[in-house]
Amino acid sequence: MGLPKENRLRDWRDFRVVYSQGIRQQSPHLILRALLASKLERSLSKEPKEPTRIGISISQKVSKKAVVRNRIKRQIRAALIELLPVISPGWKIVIVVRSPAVKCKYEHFLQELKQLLEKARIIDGY
RNA sequence: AGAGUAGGCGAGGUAGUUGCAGAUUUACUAUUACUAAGUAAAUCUGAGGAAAGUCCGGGCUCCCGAAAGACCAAACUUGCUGGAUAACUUCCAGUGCAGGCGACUGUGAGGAUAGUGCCACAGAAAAAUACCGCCUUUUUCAGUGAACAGUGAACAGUGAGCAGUAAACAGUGAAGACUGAUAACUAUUAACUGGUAACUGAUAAAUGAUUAAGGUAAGGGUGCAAAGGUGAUGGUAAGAGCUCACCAGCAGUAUCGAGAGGUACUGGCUCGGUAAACCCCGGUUGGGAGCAAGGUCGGAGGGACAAAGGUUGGUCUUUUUCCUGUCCCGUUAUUGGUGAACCGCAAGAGGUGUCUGGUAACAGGCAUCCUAGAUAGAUAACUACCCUCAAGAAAGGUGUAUAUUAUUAUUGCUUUUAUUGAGAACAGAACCCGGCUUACGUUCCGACUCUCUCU
RNA sequence: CGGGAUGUAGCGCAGCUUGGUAGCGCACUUCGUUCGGGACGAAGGGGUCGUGGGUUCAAUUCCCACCAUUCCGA
Repeated sequence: MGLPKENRLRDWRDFRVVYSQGIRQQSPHLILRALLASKLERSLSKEPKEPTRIGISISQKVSKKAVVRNRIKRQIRAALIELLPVISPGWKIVIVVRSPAVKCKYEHFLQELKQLLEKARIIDGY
């Protein structure tokens, strides 16, 4: 399952901005970086239509095998699709995978992502 | 049946749902309009044998202005022969060597007589030396003392005589036998002959130690390795391929082979190992960067003259339509954009089938097919059926052994039926090909070798 | 995509160039010293030299392949 196109973070410039200016939350297996990027644009245009865009970063240190890395990415993406309806718009999010995550299963990712997003107050209703 | 050797096929299939990427078509959005863009729908397509490691070789692109050549340098795991290939550290066929009973496997296979270096410890010595030993000559010393002469035990030979035994023969007896007698045999001995040990006399050589000069490489506990090896009642003062036989190596000749090499004969006897130590020889090679190359892309283009300069690690030669230089002609662009765009980018040393040539690698002909193209980076999840495997169960078939005993139980193999479980291992294209290397679960397919059993 | 470096005792490092004995510091064990501990002194143990092949009489060292870690450039 892939993320819808509008919810993907694809440009390396966005990644750089998120890394340098965004907030940061950690958990044993994942790191969350997020930035409410559209503040300026919203104040100017007053149309907060830009959707939240999410990117996943996983380095070769986690595993040298591309198959393993791709599987983790797919699992995280599937978890994000479940969480997408409750995530508030306008964010740029980068999820970094840490090396112990090789042994995790889908349910772990889902639970951990939920906790991280709550901590960062990105999920609606908190 | 068991144990092996080398190799091949394949990497579950079909259908459906959801999701993602690309291509084509249609519709819509937006726009003055086009291009480009976005959204939706339909159809089609969507990882591998290694896509991996990035260890080689190429294609492709740009830079060093281009092209050709000579010499030198540099680099190269380039190094038996022949062939294949666009090329190769690849492949095929062979040769030698090594391993295996064999099928078969491995092979970094030029030169150690061009030179330099190294060979620890041990050992006399690690590449041509001489410590010991052996031999010759020589200086000095020591004690023993052969031949020869004499004496001469012992021993050997001849052996009168004496003694013992005794055949033929003679006599007696019926006969066994007895008596007599000699040849012969046995023992012993005088004597004679030879002459040993020993003793006496006398002096050289040899012997031992030692001094000096040589000869020798047979032997010496070492060592991975010791000067070709083994044998010789050949040879020598002692020895030595000094000589002979066999074996190994080298050289030459003949012959077979396309060649590496094979075989046979002859010859003189023959200087360790290490070149994955430096090196020598032969061979090959413009250098660099790499699709993040590079292009669209920009100030374009044309002509004439000059012959000074500019080239690949260096020097040099030749050619030039390149650049720089001088002059002339002449074209124009300007909404923005040098990246978050597009092209490169998927028809290729392509795949499949078949025929021909070749032992083979491979080459050629014909037919047919088009089959991923992303860029924070797509292939995943689920369902159904089939197929395969595994497990235990039921029923049937069949073989063997054991127990019991008269056809029963246990057990092996196999078939069918339904049930349950699993379908995995290594692993994901990033410009493209050819190789190499490494990783890899199960099953299947034939080929070959050895051992055992039966016919 | 290209180019390097490293791997040796529990830890940090020598040794490899020029092949033959694996060593240093801390840590560990035992003994001494001290009322006891630390420090100090003495003695001792501990090594598939990353893995697998090859060259060599002999490999931590030379050559090749692989594995892991790590750095640099675009």
